[in-house]
Amino acid sequence: MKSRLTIGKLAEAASVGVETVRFYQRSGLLAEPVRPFKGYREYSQADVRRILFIKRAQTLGFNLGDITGLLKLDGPQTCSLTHDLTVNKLHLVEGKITGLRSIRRALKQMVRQCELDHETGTCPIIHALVEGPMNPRMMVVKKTSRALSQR
Amino acid sequence: MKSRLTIGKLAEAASVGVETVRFYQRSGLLAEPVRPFKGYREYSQADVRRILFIKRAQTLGFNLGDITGLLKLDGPQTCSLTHDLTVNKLHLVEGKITGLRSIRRALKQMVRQCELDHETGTCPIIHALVEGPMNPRMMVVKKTSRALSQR
DNA sequence: GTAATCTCCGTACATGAGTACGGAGTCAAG
DNA sequence: CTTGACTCCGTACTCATGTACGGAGATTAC
Repeated sequence: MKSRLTIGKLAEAASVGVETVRFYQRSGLLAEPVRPFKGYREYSQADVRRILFIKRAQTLGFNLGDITGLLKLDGPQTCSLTHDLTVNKLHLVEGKITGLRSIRRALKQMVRQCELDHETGTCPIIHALVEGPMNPRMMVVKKTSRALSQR
Repeated sequence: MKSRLTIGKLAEAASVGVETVRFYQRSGLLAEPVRPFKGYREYSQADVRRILFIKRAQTLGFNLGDITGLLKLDGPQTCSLTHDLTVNKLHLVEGKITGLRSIRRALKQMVRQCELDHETGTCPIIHALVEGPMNPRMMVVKKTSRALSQR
């Protein structure tokens, strides 16, 4: 059951536009597929999964450069390189989780406050974020991520 | 010690460019400050914190529209509106955390695999993400977030 | 067999988030 | 009081991430 897909079917299966698939190809996120027939591209289920991965990772705050990096981790390759890249990404992700947790805490507090006490004060979110743990770290993370995506 | 800042000092304190501050003002993320002297803008430490908040939230995957929403939660206002907005944001954040955790799990697995076994197979990340829990949810989240940022 | 649909391609347009430019006024240090 | 840094403003440019367009050929459905 290894279905062969045209670009249109692939796009539909992954809930993106045909143009997006072509764009990902131009950008190197998707390998140029075989074209066994009149120049028409032919895809597999693996390509569907790859696009789903890209879209999902995007909603988590990775840009296409980051995602290129993540995707490079797939497949067999020099282990130490993989290891280093992975550890880097891991730190990035840990940082994001921590940050989101601190936002979540603040939001929950807002909700409770709102439900108990119908006088509202000022928001704990800004404090949670700006003065929370690992405050200066996050600023650098973006740079790091950019630097990583360069190459 | 409530220091008054020029736009340049503010920008420096928040590690952004002067143009970015002006841009945030145009975009309504920062209120138009007082201009007590020859039309020169004058800022406070609160503005520094606000910009730091914006930059931090961005690294966590919120766009400026989302952040406008988050910032609206600050200060006193109609409680039921605040409550609904907050609960919405909370769900968004929960989803992001879940997604990031599943990436983290996969990354950790990569690292272990890499350290133990020097033959590398294929990457668990794509599977973790595409077949992980709440797979279809994330796709919608972005839409929701956009819809929210519209107003 | 013809009309609708799909694919090809390159190029152009759109949107979000800044960044840079350029000329004019202002301020602060030497 | 001049020189260099800072500020003002509007406009234009950049970069990332797609989207849309338009004409030509291929395929599929009726």
